[in-house]
Amino acid sequence: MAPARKTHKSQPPLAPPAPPTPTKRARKGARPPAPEPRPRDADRSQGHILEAATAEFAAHGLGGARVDRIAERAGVNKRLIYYYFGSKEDLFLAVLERAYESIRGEEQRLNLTEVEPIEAIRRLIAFTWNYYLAHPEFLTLLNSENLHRARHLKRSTKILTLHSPFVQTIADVLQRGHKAGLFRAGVDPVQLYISIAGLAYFYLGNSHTLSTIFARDLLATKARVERLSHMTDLVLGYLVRD
Amino acid sequence: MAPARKTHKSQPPLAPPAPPTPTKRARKGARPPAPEPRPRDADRSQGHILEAATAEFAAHGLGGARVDRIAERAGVNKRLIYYYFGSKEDLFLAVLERAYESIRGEEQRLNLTEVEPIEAIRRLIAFTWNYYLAHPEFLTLLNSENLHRARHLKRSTKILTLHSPFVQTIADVLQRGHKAGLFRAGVDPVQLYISIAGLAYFYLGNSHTLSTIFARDLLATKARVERLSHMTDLVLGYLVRD
Amino acid sequence: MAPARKTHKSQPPLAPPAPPTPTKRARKGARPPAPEPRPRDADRSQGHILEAATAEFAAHGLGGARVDRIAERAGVNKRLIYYYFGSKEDLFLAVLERAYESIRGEEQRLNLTEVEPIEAIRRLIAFTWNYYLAHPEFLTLLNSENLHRARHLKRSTKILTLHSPFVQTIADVLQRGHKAGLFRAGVDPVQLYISIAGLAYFYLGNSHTLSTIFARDLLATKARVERLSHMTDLVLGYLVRD
Amino acid sequence: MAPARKTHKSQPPLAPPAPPTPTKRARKGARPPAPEPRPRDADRSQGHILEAATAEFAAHGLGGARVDRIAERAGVNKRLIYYYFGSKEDLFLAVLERAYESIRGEEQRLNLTEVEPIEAIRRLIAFTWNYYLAHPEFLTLLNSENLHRARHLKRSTKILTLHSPFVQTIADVLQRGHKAGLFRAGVDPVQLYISIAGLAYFYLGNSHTLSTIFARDLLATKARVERLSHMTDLVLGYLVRD
DNA sequence: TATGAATGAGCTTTCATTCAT
DNA sequence: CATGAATGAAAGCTCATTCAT
Repeated sequence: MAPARKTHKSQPPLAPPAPPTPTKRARKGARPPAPEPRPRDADRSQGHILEAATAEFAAHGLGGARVDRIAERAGVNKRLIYYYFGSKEDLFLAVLERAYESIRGEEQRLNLTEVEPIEAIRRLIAFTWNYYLAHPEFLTLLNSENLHRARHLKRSTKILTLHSPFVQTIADVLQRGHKAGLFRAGVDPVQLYISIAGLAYFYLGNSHTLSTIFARDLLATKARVERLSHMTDLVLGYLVRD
Repeated sequence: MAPARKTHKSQPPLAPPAPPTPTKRARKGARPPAPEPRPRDADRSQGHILEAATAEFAAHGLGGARVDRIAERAGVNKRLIYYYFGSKEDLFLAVLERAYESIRGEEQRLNLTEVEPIEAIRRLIAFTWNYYLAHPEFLTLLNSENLHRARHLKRSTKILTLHSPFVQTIADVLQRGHKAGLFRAGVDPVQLYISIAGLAYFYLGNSHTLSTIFARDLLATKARVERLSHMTDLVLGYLVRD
Repeated sequence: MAPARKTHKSQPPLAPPAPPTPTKRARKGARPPAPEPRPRDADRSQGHILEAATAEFAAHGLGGARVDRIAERAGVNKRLIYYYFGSKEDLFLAVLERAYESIRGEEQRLNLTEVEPIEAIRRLIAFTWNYYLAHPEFLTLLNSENLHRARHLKRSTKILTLHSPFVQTIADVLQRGHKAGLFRAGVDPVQLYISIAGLAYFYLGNSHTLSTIFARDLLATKARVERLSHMTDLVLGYLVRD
Repeated sequence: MAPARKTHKSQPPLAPPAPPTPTKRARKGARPPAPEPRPRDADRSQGHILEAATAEFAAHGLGGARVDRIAERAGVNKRLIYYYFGSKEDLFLAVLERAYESIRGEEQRLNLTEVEPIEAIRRLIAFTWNYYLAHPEFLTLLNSENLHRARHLKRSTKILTLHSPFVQTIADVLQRGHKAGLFRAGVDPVQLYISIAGLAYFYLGNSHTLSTIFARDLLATKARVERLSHMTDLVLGYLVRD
């Protein structure tokens, strides 16, 4: 009734984002007489909005993002965005939460607790690197949120429950490594994760300015390979006791 | 006539703009012996504007920054900003350049080439960490500029000349360290610098979101001390050959 | 097919709208013995809507009222309001008519024709005062309608039939009073009623501004008692011949 | 610099609104070479805005008023309204204050303290009646403000100082009348003024609905004359002791 | 009878920028 | 060197109303 500030009920958290149900265009082939993708599909509309909003916020930041453009990209009426998300800021939070859910979800599927410690660290570094490469929007979203001093995230409830198992996983790897006489003692999992993320984040997130000031294309294939290798050396060089 | 319409492209900031073609008031007859035109008010105003703009851009990003607020903070008329800097974007570039000049300038004063290699690396890490701590605006400015894909910086000429000696300095340290049998071989100075910066940058620049998701105050005194120590261990653990 | 498109002109409120031509669901085959279609929910819904609308229009005026809020307060779907009343403006008229019916109805129950003239006038004044006190929404509704130059009321048919007996009653009282040598001659019942109403209406309807500009709480108990007494003195002082 | 919420410095309070200086159109005849009505006249713009806003608020209420229309009527850019008045609500307050200043100013010029008591009361009644007749917008503005529970007026500082001398004047008349053995004792000036105002206010402010429900044109010349006479009889009939 | 989804038009407000002196 | 007045374009958001079931 009242313009619902409802929680967007779409995706089950942590579950991989349901592959977008094939669009009209996608199965234009032999269409059964079926009731067909109703334009009045709340979940679908919300999904489109989130998708479009993610792109827009990533490209322009919170301040620079335009609700008009989001509506256009999502193929919905602008009003609908407010109907479902209440305000631009609330939409931004929804986008953030979805982004975190996505990365933490994929990380969980790395099964770090089930592989040998050194390999686990390698995997984590490589995954982080590749995820940032494949999802540059994630970096920009975080930047925006930090510019706003985590104002939105602080209102989120689901964000905490998302991270404590993740930290637990890393702690487990470190402990196993230490017990096996491989890793140095007393490494804080949060500290280590921040380092791994930072090594990738700064390089990729600031590649434009860095490439400019150092007059060198940091995103060239060779440079990328070297960077991953450098990061791995750095972290393992620190972690592994010989 | 308003002060000669600028090209809207960047003009050397800080250098006084070419004196506007004499105004009506200025050319009424023969000019008197000149009462020593209020000395250097121009420079003062420009300084205030840059100061205020830095704060504003850092606090709100390029898109969120308000020319009105900059004028207010600087204590000058809004029109003056346009008089000196041409446009909001040009002002942003001026701010960026000043920020880079500042950090690179201080770095130069570390005299890294004159101290023993390991100590030089320690100093560089500590300096980077402390500079970012003391100048959080620097991080935000870089984020903004990267959001805009270094659009402004790419137009800058002075930026390149600022960085090549800096890279040279690090290369020199690494080489001396290697020759002394201390450091591993084949370390790329740019790669290493990016790692050092990244370790500090991500932690500090994203402290709001990180503190939120990990439910832990990353800026507490103890946490800060630990971080610097962790960073140093990490880098030297990698660099130093035993 | 949506429920037959209404003319958008007023329809008798409270009377159930002509049952919409049977819907798809309704005509699937032979209708079963009819499970006694939820008895009079329609009336209940309409009542709730009118109630809610009265409060909303009174609180915010016609322009400031929100159909959303009315639906929420009434606990019905917004669409239902349109189903029953056609438009916001038609709903407003329905509210107005109900309000007039209410006050005129209560007045009628005063039995002014059956009491002694002076007492009748006293009763009318006291009733008017108390009714306005108990029904502040009535005042606001009238204000709104006058702002709109009685645009809605002019379309109403039932409004005239409501008032002519009322005027008749007052005329009767005045005549009896005059015949009894109590009241002055030639008093216009409409004129007198407007005066009585005006004395109460202005005081109560404008109590907020009046209390503010005269720095005095006009709604305090004592003030209210004094006002009623003052009004009575005023009217009888004028009416009664000694 | 910052969008000034400055006090609108235009009219000297209580002085009659300076007759709008003839517009360009008005004297298109023989125009002297003069410096001409500069379009950049802050006071003039503010005056136009207030004028236009008064009309718009009176016609549509606060909620129904459109800033767009005000700008159009005032012949200024919409943005200028915000530049000078900050917000629609602040503009509304400015309009209200001006309206009160106007009526209280004219009342003061009645010199009620200098005429014989009965004549003073007659004058006050006639003035009130005629002012409301000539300024129907005043009634509507008050209605609007009461709908909003005097929210704006309560923020006003100048409103109190405007009314205390006015009450003083009426008190003086009543006292003189009583001392002269003309008026009854113990009449509260505020109470009396509210009655006088109410008698006129309700009749004129609600003339649309009243004319409709009583099927009679209350604004016809004859009706108006009768009303003023009725009001005077009513008040003096109460006040005067014989 | 009833409802959730959706929208076009328009609202107040903001902003970078320019005009005139 | 400096400024108050002014603006066009667009932003976020709201609203009465309609669609589809």
